[in-house]
Amino acid sequence: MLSRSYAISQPEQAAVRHLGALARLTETDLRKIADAASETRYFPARTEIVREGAEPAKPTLLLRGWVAHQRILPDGRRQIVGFTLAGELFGRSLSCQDRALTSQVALDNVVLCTAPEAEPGSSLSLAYEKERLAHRLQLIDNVTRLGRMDARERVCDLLLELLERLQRSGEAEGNTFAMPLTQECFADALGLTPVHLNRTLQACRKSGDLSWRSGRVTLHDPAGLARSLGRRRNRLQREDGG
Amino acid sequence: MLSRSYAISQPEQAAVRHLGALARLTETDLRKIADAASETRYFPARTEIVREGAEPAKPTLLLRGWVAHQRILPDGRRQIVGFTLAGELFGRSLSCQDRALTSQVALDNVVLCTAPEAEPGSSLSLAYEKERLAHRLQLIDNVTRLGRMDARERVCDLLLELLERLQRSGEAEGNTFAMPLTQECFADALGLTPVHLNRTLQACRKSGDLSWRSGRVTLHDPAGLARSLGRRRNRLQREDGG
DNA sequence: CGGGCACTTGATAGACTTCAACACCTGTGG
DNA sequence: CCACAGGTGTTGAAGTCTATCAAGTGCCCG
Repeated sequence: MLSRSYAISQPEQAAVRHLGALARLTETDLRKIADAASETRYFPARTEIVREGAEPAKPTLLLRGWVAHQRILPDGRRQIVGFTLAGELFGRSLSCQDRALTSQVALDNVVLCTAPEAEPGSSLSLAYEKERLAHRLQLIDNVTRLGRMDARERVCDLLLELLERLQRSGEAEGNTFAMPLTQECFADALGLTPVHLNRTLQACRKSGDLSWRSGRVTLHDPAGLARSLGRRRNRLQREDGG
Repeated sequence: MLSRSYAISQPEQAAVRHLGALARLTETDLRKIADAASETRYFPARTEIVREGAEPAKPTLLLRGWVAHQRILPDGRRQIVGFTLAGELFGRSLSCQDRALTSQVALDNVVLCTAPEAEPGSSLSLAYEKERLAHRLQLIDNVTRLGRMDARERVCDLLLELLERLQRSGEAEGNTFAMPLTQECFADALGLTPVHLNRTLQACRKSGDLSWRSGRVTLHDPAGLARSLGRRRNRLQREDGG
């Protein structure tokens, strides 16, 4: 439990939950986040927030909505490299980075703010570092997914990842979560055609792995799926039992 | 030109060239590298240096040989997530990381040493940061490769990446470099079957894209290939004209 | 009511995999 | 010196998975 209670209307709620799951935030950290969240920017769905090769985004906290990080090939093929979900960070540039490695696109109506600076050694700084690690882990998972899994496995594996992350931010209800992606976007993240993704989803529904109706996804046996796909438990959550 | 000359026998040569291409190293940096390289460890080919989930490697400088970073799925499928080449770093753990995200395997007979500490703000530290950025870029490239390219494109794209990196470390001769990987390994990095990779390689040879004979690869038109594959020029090299 | 977008379906083509066998090279031991 | 074994690369045939093309449905919104 957090030491302060947050009404559901507070824009930083997801961020506080998410970062709080990674490290035990202090009052100072909470205040910093709330301060940062008082100056928000909005991007409507399908807007490009940062274009690949342009000046990279400053460290940014995503308060609401989903952001996709994508590459476009010369002939128009698109690959979505990863997502940032409400409550998570993106655009933490390395100091020597002068060009964004991917385009960042709002999938939803998106609300974001500048990420608060973290004192070296603070809990917030630890949370940021765990977040960076999580991001690296997601990239590695994505490579194995695309390289060595078939369509059904890719679908389940990515949905599992999304569920885990949304649970960490308190944005899931049990094994169900709101899915703002079109099948086309989801296909571009999985390296599949929309048509084939559609058929694969139907097969998954029929076999009882998942439901996906009206923008809500339910995984019926996340633990079983995770085991069969060889997904390791992530070790990011803080272990202080608080 | 470096201000000191290095005989070819010096084990840190590739590392000095590689890091020196990223930042203008000072005498102090060079000395640190040479000191670190005086205490080496050896791993024969096909040895596991670090196992996934075990204690992660300390920051390590690879002096000779190639290392693969891989994942194994429950049924034995293998995906090679990336490579570390002679002169490059790996295992730079984030402070909160208690388990390695991938297994690290020696592909070659490998020589490595502990990476020297870099003073914050030093050139060496800048080189490390650029290296981290390069690593992230490689992961993103790998995702697009596996997600949206066909077999021929994957082969050419990965070979281009390897050529670029080896040129940075002075380990390539023009557009030719020594390729210690078996086709099986290469296939596991590209998400293909060895059989299909073999046929694809033959097609590439026939179409004049490359030669691959007795462990040496030549790309006949790297610039043209890069253009057609949409590979961006990397902006990592230092720009001080030194 | 009509238009646009996402989703769905069918038929066909193509890419990649699988299985199996064979060739080649290298090192080893008789 | 030859025989042999094991690993790597090569080839063929058949099968599976995924892409492509094209058309149709349903839904939301103006």
